[in-house]
Amino acid sequence: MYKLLKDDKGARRGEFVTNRGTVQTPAFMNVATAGAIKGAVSAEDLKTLGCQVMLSNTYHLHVRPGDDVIKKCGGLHTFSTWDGPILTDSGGFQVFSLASLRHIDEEGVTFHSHVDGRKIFMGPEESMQIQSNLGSTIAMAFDECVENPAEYGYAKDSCKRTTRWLVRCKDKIKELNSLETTINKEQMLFGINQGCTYNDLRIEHMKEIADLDLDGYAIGGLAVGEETDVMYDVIEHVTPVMPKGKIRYLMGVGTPVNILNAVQRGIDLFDCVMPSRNARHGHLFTSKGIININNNKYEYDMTPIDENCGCPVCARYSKAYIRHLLKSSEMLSQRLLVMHNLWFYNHLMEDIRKAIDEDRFLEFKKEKEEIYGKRI
RNA sequence: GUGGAUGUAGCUUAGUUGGUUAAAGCGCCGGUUUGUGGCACCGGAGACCGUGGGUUCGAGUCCCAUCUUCCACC
Repeated sequence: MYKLLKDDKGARRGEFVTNRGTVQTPAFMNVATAGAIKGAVSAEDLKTLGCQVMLSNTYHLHVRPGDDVIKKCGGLHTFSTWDGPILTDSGGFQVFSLASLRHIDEEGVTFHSHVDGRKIFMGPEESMQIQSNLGSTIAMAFDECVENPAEYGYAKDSCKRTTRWLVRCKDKIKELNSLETTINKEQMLFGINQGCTYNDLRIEHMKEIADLDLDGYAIGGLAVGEETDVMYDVIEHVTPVMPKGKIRYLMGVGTPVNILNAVQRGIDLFDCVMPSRNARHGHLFTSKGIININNNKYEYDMTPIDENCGCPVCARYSKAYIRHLLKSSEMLSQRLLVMHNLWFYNHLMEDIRKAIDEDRFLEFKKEKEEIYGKRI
């Protein structure tokens, strides 16, 4: 259940209540695709880093180890030891990212496993069954994520199909939640808005799915090839027709600047691989801008990644040492780098919440977006 | 001392019967990364081919000398 606490010129401050605890929004979900944050960051670490929600992936966990394994091991919470809310992505994004390995029809999608090549069929019912087996707190609807730019006709047909799939998802999850053997009988379902870059399709689709009265609504299919301004424009057109009393999730976005702009347009929830993936490649977010710790200029730099950062990495380690670890391919480098960036994102969200609480979000945004987009 | 091998980018090597700006991997430098098929990907700098002569229109490639390193034999 979502409670809107405050609206600061469009930016929303809220609480999202789940059976695994209450999420303060706006929030950033930390991506643990295969049930773990890449870079040797543990569930314990996530608590330290200020993570509120962990995100995992249906497709990946189905392929390996298998959702049956996870169910028999007590569900993803028990399995991973993360006891906070878990959102599972439905596999819809893999319809996009594994495009060369799949075939789509009305029933669903046939993938060739990226692990061993075997055929995997996933439709709305299969995705819901897997997510139910995982026992996540929030299940995402099985949708089709289309690459931009897309033809209007294709975007429209895809949208319609995503709606039909959503109805099937809703029916299936209701059935699964009523079963005695189900791990989380209160599993929630979020619907996903599609429509590529066509605002009329976006609005029409959003209205359609709003009628289904789901636990939350996501905007999907953005940051998949279109210009940033186009993405902002789509968000601006869709949020006014999203239910005010439901949580709003912008899937897969984004940079700190993207997040500031989306919050301003009324988004509550985010996830992105950027802080973790970029960290592993040495690209770090700091209070003064973006740095690449691979750069030669840090060879002798004994200062922390960010002098204004309260993270456990900045409390102890220098840029020179971390750079050395990264250059030497030491595993520790990945851990330290990812921990720093996740802390940055989680605390960016905390700062955003505070700014909204204090009615100064716009000033906060204006000040920060200049700095956070800058490379130093 | 004699005979044989070796010498090409910071490192390890490829360079065809001599033929335009000498190639690759690693390393180095810079960049990319948006519901993770990513210890990935893209780009760049860097070598007067041990040195000195010679043959030739033309030499990393052939010849001579010299030096380096290695091996074998005395």
